[in-house]
Amino acid sequence: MPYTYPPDQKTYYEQVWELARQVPHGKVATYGQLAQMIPAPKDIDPKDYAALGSRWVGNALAACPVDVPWQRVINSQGQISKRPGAEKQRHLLEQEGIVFIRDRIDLQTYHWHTSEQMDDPTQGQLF
DNA sequence: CGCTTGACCGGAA
DNA sequence: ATTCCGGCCAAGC
Repeated sequence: MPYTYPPDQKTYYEQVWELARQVPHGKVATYGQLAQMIPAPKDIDPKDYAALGSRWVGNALAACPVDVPWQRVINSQGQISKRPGAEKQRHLLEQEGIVFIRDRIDLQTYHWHTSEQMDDPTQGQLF
């Protein structure tokens, strides 16, 4: 399994933490989403960044300072990535009012998005 | 020094 | 729905 780290790990991690801090209480972001919001490091092929960025975000959160609401970042399936401590994360999110259905949360309801983000075509397309 | 082990994701079969 | 694949590094034992 290929596994890389950003060229300037410290700088990259701080960008991740800064974004994570902006996720509001009761909302969630995904690893891939945060990766997309950070520009690809200069020396990295955009193709490689697209493939690996989400893992870098995960690594950054694994080493985040206490003031980062790490629990609000989950995987693209709307699930908490399997690992020790996963139950704690679920508990924290439930305390924020997020409801889990069969270990999964409804991203349509809880997904955080900024005004910049024009994704989610299923949202707002009526009839 | 040489393994082992990682908070991921989208596309294809 | 499910499994498989590519991405090709570095910290910690």
